[in-house]
Amino acid sequence: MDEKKWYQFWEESGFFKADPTSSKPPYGLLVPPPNLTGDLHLGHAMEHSILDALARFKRMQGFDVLLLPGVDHAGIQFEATFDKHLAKEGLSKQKLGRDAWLKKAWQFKEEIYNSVSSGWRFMGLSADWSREVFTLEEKVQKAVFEEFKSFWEQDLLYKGAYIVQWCPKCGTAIEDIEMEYEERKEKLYYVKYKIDESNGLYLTVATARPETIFADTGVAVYPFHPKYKKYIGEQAVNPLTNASIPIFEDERVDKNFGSGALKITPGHDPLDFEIGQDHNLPILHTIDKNSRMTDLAGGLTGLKAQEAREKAVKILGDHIEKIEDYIHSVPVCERCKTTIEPLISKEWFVKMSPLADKALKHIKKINFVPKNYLKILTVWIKDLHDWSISRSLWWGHRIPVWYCGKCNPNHLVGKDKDMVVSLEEPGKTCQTCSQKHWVQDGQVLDTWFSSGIWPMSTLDYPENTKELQKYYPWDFETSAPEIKFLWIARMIMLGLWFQNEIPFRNMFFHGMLRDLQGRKFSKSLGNGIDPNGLRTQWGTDATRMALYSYAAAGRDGRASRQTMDERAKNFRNFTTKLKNIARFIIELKPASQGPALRTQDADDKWIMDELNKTIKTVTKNLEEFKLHLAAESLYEFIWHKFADIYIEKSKDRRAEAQSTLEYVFKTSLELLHPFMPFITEELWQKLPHKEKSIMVTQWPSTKQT
RNA sequence: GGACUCGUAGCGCAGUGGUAGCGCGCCUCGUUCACAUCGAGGAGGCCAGAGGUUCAAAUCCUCUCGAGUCCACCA
Repeated sequence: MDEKKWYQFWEESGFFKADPTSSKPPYGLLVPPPNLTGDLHLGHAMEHSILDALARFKRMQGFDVLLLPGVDHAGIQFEATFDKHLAKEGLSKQKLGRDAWLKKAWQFKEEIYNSVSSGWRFMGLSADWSREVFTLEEKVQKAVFEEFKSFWEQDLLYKGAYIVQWCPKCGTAIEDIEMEYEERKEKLYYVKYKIDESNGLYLTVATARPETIFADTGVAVYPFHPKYKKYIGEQAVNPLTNASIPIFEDERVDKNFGSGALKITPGHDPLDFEIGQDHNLPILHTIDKNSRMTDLAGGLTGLKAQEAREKAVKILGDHIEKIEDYIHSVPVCERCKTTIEPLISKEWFVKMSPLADKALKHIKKINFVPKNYLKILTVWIKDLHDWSISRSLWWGHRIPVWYCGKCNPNHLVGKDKDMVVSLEEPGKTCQTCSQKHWVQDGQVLDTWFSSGIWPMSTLDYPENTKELQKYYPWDFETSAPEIKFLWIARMIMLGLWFQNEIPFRNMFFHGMLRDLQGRKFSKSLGNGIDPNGLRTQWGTDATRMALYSYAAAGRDGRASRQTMDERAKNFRNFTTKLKNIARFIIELKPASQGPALRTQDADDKWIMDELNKTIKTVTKNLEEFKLHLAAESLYEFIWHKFADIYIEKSKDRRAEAQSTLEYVFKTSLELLHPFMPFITEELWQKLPHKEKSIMVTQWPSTKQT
């Protein structure tokens, strides 16, 4: 069978295209844009198969379907992938510079894109390619600018030096949700801090990071500490720098940990930063953005923080009271697994509480599948902190802010003075110096800042096009649970904020496909399964069916190439079965045909009843996004009822049964088309038909018998 | 420390109140009339365990054990 031929036939016939001017009711499905960091994997194949089945189903039901495809630039992840690729050629960001680097990055993007794009077509995705969007293209740029500008005007944006989670390898701040934790066996050091102007008095703090003591600017103890209460208000001596630092009480210190006293390093720990703010402590830096010691560290300057730890312990010498083994979880970058270094950096933030409040009021309008995700997302949004949106990367939407290089060399944020919010270089002059020395903010926006408005930017927001009016809110969105906060929650908040309406009516979380040990598929483990391999061996239709059997909402699946082969093989056999049924009914047609449909024969009545039941089941299950059940009931009906029983029995009264055979088979193909688009088209075309394609034929309805 | 999900035949999974299912694998038989990429038949599960609700529980509730995921400022 020539799948390519049918795909071309559909595409050239314009069947994939949505028509905003049509009077048909709209049904919009938004393809989650895959990251342009590599070929499509099995999870994508499943996700896209789900979307395509629903799109084809809704089209046949008479909706004006928009299945909108697109790809994501995936800022941090793309840069990591691309930099690795460059390293192989002996190149780097430093060697190339921003412009040359960006040029090469676009070429690299194009290569990956081609593979993704052809992968989609191979799988039979019936998307409206004329509306395809890339998150860095001009149209999205305008939407992102509008988003940024609105936030600015609504006073929801601020820039400042705050403690952030810094990935030294990626060279950028990341968000809490972009980190994961690794359990490590380290040491817990109990360090004595002398009390100033006293003889031999001291208090002890416990720390896992003695190298940060250089930047300690205070010691906090929990309220009413039996031993240390008396020192409150005194000064302690920083054991590494000899600086005097205040001792004070704070309820955030855990009574049951260590000695009950906590060294405060506002420059290198989020909690310490908070406590430091409340007690007006100065902020010092002893570790820089490359994870090396600053000159605050005296003789240890320039050392990697990790190496500095042991040396610091040596210098501390007698100040170390005891050392314990200590197992704790250390934050690492989700992308590159580098240990995160909390430090102070100037970043942009969005105030989220007004957005969160609005989202919480309306989130119940979204039908989450499975239902428990409503609670999961609600809880997360309730407890939301401000969104750090700037990334020190090159691949992304440049922050649309220009500073006067002359009056505002430190890129400070004011209002309409020596800075301007603008996509292009401002034409006007600086209000302070009346000259033009505009310099753009060097950072780019978090990837999710653009994908968060994906439901709108794909429909030409901020222009109020007929597309935006017709297809927003989307009817169906799907995703892996992995990015429920990063992406789904953001789309909900941003959609409500800017469009005053939920972004999608149905939110379907599919499960994650994992290997047989339950591990995620990853390049480093080499446990991935190439959907193309399955497709080539068993055919696209069979591969899709195998994937639908894993498509129960919210259920993870375990798979290996072998288990996928087992399932796909079954459906390849099913494809063969369909071909043989067609041969029997069409090619080996009796010379004379009996009466038209619905004789009074008991067998005919039985199969028609069974068909009606199947129509009901399949339709209902598709409406409820239970694709695995819909596919299963069709398989059961066609193979074990229609073929095994009805066709067998029909051989005794072939001519009389012919009409029923044709009718049941044709209807079955139509029901099966959303799942197995290619073989159903191929066989349907051989049966008597009116419409040009099974794709545009009407979805079967039950018939009276 | 919180929240959530799962534990069903050798393996991969469905079934969420009414006699235990699917695929692969396994066993027996069968190539003449669509199909051996097949057909007919079969073996294999006290649905993790214990208790409870109910006329009725794999399905609802409680607890225990086991597997996993997510969230949290573990100094």
